[in-house]
Amino acid sequence: MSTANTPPAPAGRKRSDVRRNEQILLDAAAAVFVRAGVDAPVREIAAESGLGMGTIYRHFPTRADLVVAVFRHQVDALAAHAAPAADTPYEVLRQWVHQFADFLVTKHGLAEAMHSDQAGFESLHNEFVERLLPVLDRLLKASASAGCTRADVRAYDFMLAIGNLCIGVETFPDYRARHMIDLLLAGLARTAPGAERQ
Amino acid sequence: MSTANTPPAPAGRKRSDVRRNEQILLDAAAAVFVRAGVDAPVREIAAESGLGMGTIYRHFPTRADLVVAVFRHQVDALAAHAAPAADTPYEVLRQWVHQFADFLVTKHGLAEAMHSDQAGFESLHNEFVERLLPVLDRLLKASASAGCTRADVRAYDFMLAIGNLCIGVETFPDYRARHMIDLLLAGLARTAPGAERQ
DNA sequence: TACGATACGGAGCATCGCTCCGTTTTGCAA
DNA sequence: TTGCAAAACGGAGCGATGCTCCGTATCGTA
Repeated sequence: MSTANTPPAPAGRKRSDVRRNEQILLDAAAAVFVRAGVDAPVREIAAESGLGMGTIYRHFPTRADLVVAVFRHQVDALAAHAAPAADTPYEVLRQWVHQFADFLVTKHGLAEAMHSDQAGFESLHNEFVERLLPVLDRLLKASASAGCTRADVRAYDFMLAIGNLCIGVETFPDYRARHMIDLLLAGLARTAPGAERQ
Repeated sequence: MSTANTPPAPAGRKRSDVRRNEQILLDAAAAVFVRAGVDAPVREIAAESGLGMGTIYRHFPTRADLVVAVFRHQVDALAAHAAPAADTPYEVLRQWVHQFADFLVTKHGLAEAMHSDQAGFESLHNEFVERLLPVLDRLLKASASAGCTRADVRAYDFMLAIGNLCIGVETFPDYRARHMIDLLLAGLARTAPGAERQ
């Protein structure tokens, strides 16, 4: 639905400057995002790239689209998820979740942006949901089927929760997102038949 | 440290218009926050109140300070927390956490603002930490002492986590923050001596 | 009632995301 | 090689927002 450029006639027919500039923009944006976070002003990316604002917005209709494009490869890697060697489905799930969290935390402001209500940022949210939700859903179901974890947790809720827990790691240095994610994972694990929380 | 107005000479010595306008501003802001969320432009609050921008900023140096002032009463209520009749310390904790979450969710955008990295919004974060952290810490320790919950979770992390989990309830209607908070609480409950997660 | 201290009001500044349109570049065809 | 139309570029400019500044109005006291 989103990218309809690959099917008809591959990227070759685009004007050479277009192709060149797109790469320049992606590189510049990546550099700026590392330096100043994903909230960096578009003007700064324009300056870094040496191109004009108009060019940026012709290539990426919205700032969020640029963010999506820059991180596409890493999202792909998470989505691909060559199932690692782990003992239990729960452990597989746990490792993937931490990879996801690491990804979000590493990119300054990505977690915040993903849940932003700012207009235009739905595309970022959608990208994550479309690409990663199926993977997480599969891992969750596998773990639940194996009896490792509860089956009453929706992948969508869980994914947003993980993302949310990553918010603020940079703003509040004392906040340990990792611990809280582990806590959430612990809550997911099927508890022994204790009496509490019916 | 924050409010040094009550100790020396109570509010009586302020000019009458100052007192009147402060109340007008608080009422107007409260109305606007309900209608348009805590992200509403300051100009809108000025319009609602019939006062000028300058007046707002003289009373509340920053938008965040206005937000803090508007919700002070409700934060006080949470901080007071007349311990309810509940069976276990864990249940007491659980109820308080849900009250806190309800508070955040009810005020449009409050959770987001609380973790915003926007300049000036630290005061909001600080207000929450100063007022509510002691309460939560007490509840956590009580529950842990009673053997209901793990003792290795810091109140600060937990509070930010709860707040974070509330983010997005309005932007993403399908997201069930309540469930995820319950999941976090479940993770807090002392798990039976199973082998997983050493 | 007069006057100094205090508070008010809103135009204005800087910073955003994003648009619009005159100018430049590109690639095909004569 | 050169002409030319389609396509892409660039950056001034728009509207919105948080916040400041200072001339003007108000308050309370002598």
